[in-house]
Amino acid sequence: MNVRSFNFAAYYSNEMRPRDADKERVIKKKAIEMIVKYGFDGLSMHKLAKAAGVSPATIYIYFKDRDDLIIQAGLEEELKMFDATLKGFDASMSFEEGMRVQWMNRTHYFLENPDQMNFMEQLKHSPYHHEIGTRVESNFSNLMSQFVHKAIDNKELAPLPIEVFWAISFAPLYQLVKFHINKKGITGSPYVLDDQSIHLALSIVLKGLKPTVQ
Amino acid sequence: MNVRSFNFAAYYSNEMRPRDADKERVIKKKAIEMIVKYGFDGLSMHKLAKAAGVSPATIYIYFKDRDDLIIQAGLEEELKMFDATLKGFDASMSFEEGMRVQWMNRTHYFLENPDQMNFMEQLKHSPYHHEIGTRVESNFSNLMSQFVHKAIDNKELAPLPIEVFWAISFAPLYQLVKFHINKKGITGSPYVLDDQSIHLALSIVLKGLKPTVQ
DNA sequence: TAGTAGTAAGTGAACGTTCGTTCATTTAAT
DNA sequence: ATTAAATGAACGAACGTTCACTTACTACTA
Repeated sequence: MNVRSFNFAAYYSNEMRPRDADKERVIKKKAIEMIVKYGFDGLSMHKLAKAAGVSPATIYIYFKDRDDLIIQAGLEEELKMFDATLKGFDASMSFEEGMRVQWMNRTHYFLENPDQMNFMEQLKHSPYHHEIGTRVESNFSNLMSQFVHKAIDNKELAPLPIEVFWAISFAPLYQLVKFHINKKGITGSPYVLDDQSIHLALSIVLKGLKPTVQ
Repeated sequence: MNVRSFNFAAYYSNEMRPRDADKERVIKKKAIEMIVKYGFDGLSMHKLAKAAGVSPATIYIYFKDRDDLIIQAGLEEELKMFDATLKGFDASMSFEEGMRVQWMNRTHYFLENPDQMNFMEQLKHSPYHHEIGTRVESNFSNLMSQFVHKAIDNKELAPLPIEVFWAISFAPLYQLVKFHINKKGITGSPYVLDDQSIHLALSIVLKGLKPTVQ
């Protein structure tokens, strides 16, 4: 019996033992911790079961198989990340204000959830990337498209393909946070990200993106 | 018998059968292909041996163990990448010219070697990252430091920490190439990187980095 | 209210497979 | 003759997954 043959009729007539709501959460969380610490190689179902305090068989009540577990964890984290990113954001904001909100939201979320970020980055660069792909992103990228096109129309932003915009706007932020999480800069020396650097980087990005006055 | 107990005395007196110079190359290459296609999970020594056309035991003549193989492959690719990046580059170049050379070198190398780039990106976001770390980078980052500090002194570049410089200068390029290699942009729609986008992105980055005239 | 039937949650042990690695031996060089 | 390269078979361990079974919860009966 697994998640795909869940008996909804029985569930709604209350004729079954309910699931422990915490178990799925704990399993996903421990899986992420193991992947971050030891890589995808290091995620074994036996070890995960032990870490989560359940039987190996229990994991298969909540997830179809190992791949499903990884993908479900990825989808959930992606959703959480988008939520955090868009807190207080509105596509109708001025370009500069909207950018500032998103930079700060992302920065704080990543710094407070380094395991989650690390996991997502591993996922993004693995063959699982294709599986997760565009299931969640549509809402998000629609909102971003709106925001970008409005900014271009208002001459707050130079006209450019959305991918170029994205790469220039957010890739530097991700890179800085990665330096911080790895505790190492390019030279290999210790690195700690501070607010000043974040603001400096953002202002440089904004300057680059501002349309040239004719 | 493995690489660590290699008999140099016997070797230089020509009393031993020489290694097949191609084998190590083929093993590394196939390993990279497997990792890119199936992730670190998907790299098994049996399958790798079959793919490389050798016995599993042969791999252990050239590499201490699986981790050593992965790390050696990573180190070699890192070296190759730096070589390609610095072709025609000189720390004494003007800032703009130096940046342009590096952008073009990197772009072309990545586009011509997508497997290698993908492998390095997986490595960078895995626990192996720490193992490779700063063994190769010192030459490279010294050169970059020179280049950056000279540019700041010459007022070609706004003063900023080297990590902020790096993040703004090169993270966007990496992101654009990743979109291209994945054949998908942010929206999930097909994406092909063209020269125009590369030049546009570089010019925006350079504009952002230029010091504000007082 | 106490007891029972019915359901799925939850489990530990076991399954067959595949893993990374090694060993005993053969092959191909000098 | 000497050396290491190269191998196929074999090792124990660990893998992902399943099975037979027990536990705990709910609904219903009386």
